[in-house]
Amino acid sequence: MARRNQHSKEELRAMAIEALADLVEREGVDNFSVRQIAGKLGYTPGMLYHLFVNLDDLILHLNAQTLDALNARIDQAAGHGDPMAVLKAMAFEYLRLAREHTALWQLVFSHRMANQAPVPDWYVDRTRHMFEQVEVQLKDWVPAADQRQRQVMARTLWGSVHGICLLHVENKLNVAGDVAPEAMLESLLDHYLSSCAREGEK
Amino acid sequence: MARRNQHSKEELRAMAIEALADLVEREGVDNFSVRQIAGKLGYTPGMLYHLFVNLDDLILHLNAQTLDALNARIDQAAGHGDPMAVLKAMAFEYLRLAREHTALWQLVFSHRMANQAPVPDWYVDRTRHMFEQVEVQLKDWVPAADQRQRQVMARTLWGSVHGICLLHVENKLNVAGDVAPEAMLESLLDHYLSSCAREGEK
DNA sequence: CACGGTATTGAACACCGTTCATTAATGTTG
DNA sequence: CAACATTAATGAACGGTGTTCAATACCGTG
Repeated sequence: MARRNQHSKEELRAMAIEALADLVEREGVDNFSVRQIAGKLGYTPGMLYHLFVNLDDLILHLNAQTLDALNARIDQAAGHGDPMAVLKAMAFEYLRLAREHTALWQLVFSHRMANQAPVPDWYVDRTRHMFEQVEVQLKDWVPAADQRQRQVMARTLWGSVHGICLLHVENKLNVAGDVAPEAMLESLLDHYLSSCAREGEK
Repeated sequence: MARRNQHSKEELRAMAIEALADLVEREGVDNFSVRQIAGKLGYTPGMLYHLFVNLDDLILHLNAQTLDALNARIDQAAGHGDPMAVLKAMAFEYLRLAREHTALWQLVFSHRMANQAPVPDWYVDRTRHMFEQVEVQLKDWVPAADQRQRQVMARTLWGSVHGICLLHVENKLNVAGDVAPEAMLESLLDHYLSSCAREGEK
């Protein structure tokens, strides 16, 4: 009962991540198990522990993949246009992924490390990337602001964008007449950024 | 082994909610179980199912209690001052609860109904209350805006406040130099609200 | 005191993540 | 080609989970 397949360890890792992604997208954020993942691959549960240190580790790898997709979209949006247009495009890409791959997106932001194991660097790097891209745009938008101020603005803005997308995705907004999340992102960026710019001028 | 205590069903329900609250605050959002809750009360697990339809139901009741505390603070903040000051006070109260009772606050916003059982009305009412209080303030702040616009603004603003508090509480902000969440809330409200007011004037 | 009603039990069920000695297939050597 | 060493994979076990439900032990009433 050994070496039934000719897959390399790296191939198997990729297959396991893909199996988990499939499962999550099909059945929802909290409806998967080690046994189901292994089953999809045609293996027994224990085998997965030769590929990943535990389930958290596997989830982390899938989340990294999702963050890569998110960053790719954001980088693409950064391409051209004035900062306002670029930041809007970025926010809309953020929302688009949250919409089109809701469960994967939720997994990224809802997953908490079970043990208090520290989040690995290669994971933190991917989340930092987003904030940096926002800061780059703010450098153009409010040239008068110093780095510290831009840091506050970038976090404020992106925390806000995140909150809006989150409430939408979790259906926590359908109290008393729903509002399209696009309208909310538009409102946020228009008003927040225009006021920041005005302050920078004076 | 029956009727060992003289507690009414309603008393027992309150005790169970309190036991869960204790457990969550002490051990974290995802570190409790039916058996632990029952143990704290000196009962067996099965007994809890005569008080609540299931664990989700119990959690929902605790969350309602937390939302009541949140609403009480927000109502108190609504007392006096100009809308800008009141909204800032509200946002800071939101953050304060998130800080002081992090686990309870997380439980409110991280809990997803296991079965797709609909969220009961008495729960939705409590979340609506918050948005309504924000809208009331906006009525004073941007009198020119119609109800629809205020609805968008209230959701945009409160979704943003929520996002900022969330990222803080989940420690997702300590990438590259941390920023105090107070500064972020201040930045958000100052800029977003001042721009909204300006647009209302013209 | 006996009875009926009910509050509570405790065992069972089907799952969960994780560990690890054992097994079976491979690659290597004599 | 046979014997051995290596390693991929197993499968059983452990201690946990939420939930159900027949049986039970207690209580107030008649």
